[in-house]
Amino acid sequence: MQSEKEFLKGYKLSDYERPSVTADVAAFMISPQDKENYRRNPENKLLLLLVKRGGHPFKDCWALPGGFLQKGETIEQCALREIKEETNVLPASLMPVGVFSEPDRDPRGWIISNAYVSIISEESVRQVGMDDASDAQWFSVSFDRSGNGSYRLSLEYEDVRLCAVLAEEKTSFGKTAFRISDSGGLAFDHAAIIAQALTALRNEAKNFDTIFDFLPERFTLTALQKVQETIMNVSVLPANFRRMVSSYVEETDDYVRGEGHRPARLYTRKTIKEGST
Amino acid sequence: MQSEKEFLKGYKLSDYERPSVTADVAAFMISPQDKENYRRNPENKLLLLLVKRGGHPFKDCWALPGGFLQKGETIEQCALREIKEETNVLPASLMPVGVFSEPDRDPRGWIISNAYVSIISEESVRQVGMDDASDAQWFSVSFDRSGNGSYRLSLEYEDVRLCAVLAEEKTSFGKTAFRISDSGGLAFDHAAIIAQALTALRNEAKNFDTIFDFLPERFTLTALQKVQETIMNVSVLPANFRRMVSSYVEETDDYVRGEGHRPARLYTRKTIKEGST
DNA sequence: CAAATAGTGTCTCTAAGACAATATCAC
DNA sequence: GTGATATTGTCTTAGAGACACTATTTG
Repeated sequence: MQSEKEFLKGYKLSDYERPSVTADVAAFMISPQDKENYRRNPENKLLLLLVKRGGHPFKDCWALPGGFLQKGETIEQCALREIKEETNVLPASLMPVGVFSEPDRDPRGWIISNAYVSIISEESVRQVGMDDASDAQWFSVSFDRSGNGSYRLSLEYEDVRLCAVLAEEKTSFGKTAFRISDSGGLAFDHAAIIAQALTALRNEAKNFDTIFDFLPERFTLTALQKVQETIMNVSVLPANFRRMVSSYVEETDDYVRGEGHRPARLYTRKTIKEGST
Repeated sequence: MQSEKEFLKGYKLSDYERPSVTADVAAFMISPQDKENYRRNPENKLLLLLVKRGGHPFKDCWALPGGFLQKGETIEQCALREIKEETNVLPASLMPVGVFSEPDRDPRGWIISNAYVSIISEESVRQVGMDDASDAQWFSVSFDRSGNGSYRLSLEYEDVRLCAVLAEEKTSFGKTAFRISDSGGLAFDHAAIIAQALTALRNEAKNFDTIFDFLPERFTLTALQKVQETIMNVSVLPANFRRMVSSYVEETDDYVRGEGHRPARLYTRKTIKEGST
């Protein structure tokens, strides 16, 4: 009879072929656009970080930032590390989106991707600055259904415009996945990963545990509302938004002045959640 | 300048060490218990499939069914294959729960686990029969918070009783993970995987895309309600449950008779979902 | 004052919860 | 009839949506 120690001493994992494992991250940011008018509030845009591939395969195509899982780290640590390498910013949050393991999804061989959504605050990006000549750039995102279970994903950065088309696929538990009809020039199956990530982000933006991460510590309620509206592509009346968010925020005594209209009170996120008996 | 084809010809993935990848599945079933009384409806129990490990490590411990990802299959196919091998039943549904990749989670080496929840209907298990001497058995599940962010997971099958203790850990996006305080004799980190799986299942059971998979094609509304109550551990008044589920089901003309009380109409799941303009 | 946003009060409507009442069967 | 579940109807209540109104600032 063999003991567990003896067994492990003689154990070899290498009999089977193993896949390479990567983490790919859809890092989102919300950025205010230029004001149309001195007293008007700025519009927001949802931005997604893409990286221009320097080598084969898909050379010169844009792709999600990501990289191979290294020994000694978890897949979440890998995802955070990759984002840090590209942006110099540590994301506020990370959420798994799915595992993409179609055997032929990568022409280099057997590589499975763990996809994540990550939220980065505009403030933190502005602090470290952004290299305009870098291979990593923030693309503005639009993602809408174009009828008949078909979706159109558009990504734009300066004069680069990527436009992918995806088909909706129902899976169990009422969830949906996406099949690529036209990759729009995105590398690998990243168009499908982005679609999945956006769907997950929109679902999460409904509840108030997610949207704070786009903003700095202190924010106005209107700014918070615009974040939610930008992500979900729906609008709420300000009065109703304020009522809904009221239990998640705390007043400060400070205001934002000098905007050409009534100053807005700054709020912070309420740390202690109600409902615990 | 190298073309992509030339590049791929000379490309080798084997420079980096790669992890082994497994799929582990928390397969749930709901089974009616013996009636207390000839005219009373049976109580339900939530059951989880566990497998007794035949070899090291964790020899003779109980573990989730699972196995290594094989070349040419997706991780979902791997999960379904493993369940099929243990139960002879193809699950009705499969939902990702998370990726467990702590470097030291498996004493055999670098092995990361993709966890899934799967629902198996009691009917399908009854049809193929169940080998009582098999190494795979259905354990009844209870999972409750024992105050102070601590959870107790109890699994029972005949005279086997596994009792794990877990601590809640908040992650971003308002999600929770679990850290094992006491594995209760379960193999690897499977206590944490089961806790995560149960949390995901309970969350999903709220909406009516999930619970039908526990039942046969035709079912009574009371049976459907009991399924939801068994999973979520809360009760609803029958009148209100019927109203809530009414748009998801369709009447048949058949009834269940001979139960010592008023016959219950059989329903089927409504296939065409409302709300599409 | 004009233009714009900030913020409050309140009516309505809908969906969930509570509860009462009736229907139907096996024994 | 008795004991049990099946099924329907309706009152109440909490929360989201709509809308009207007031408050406050800069140019």
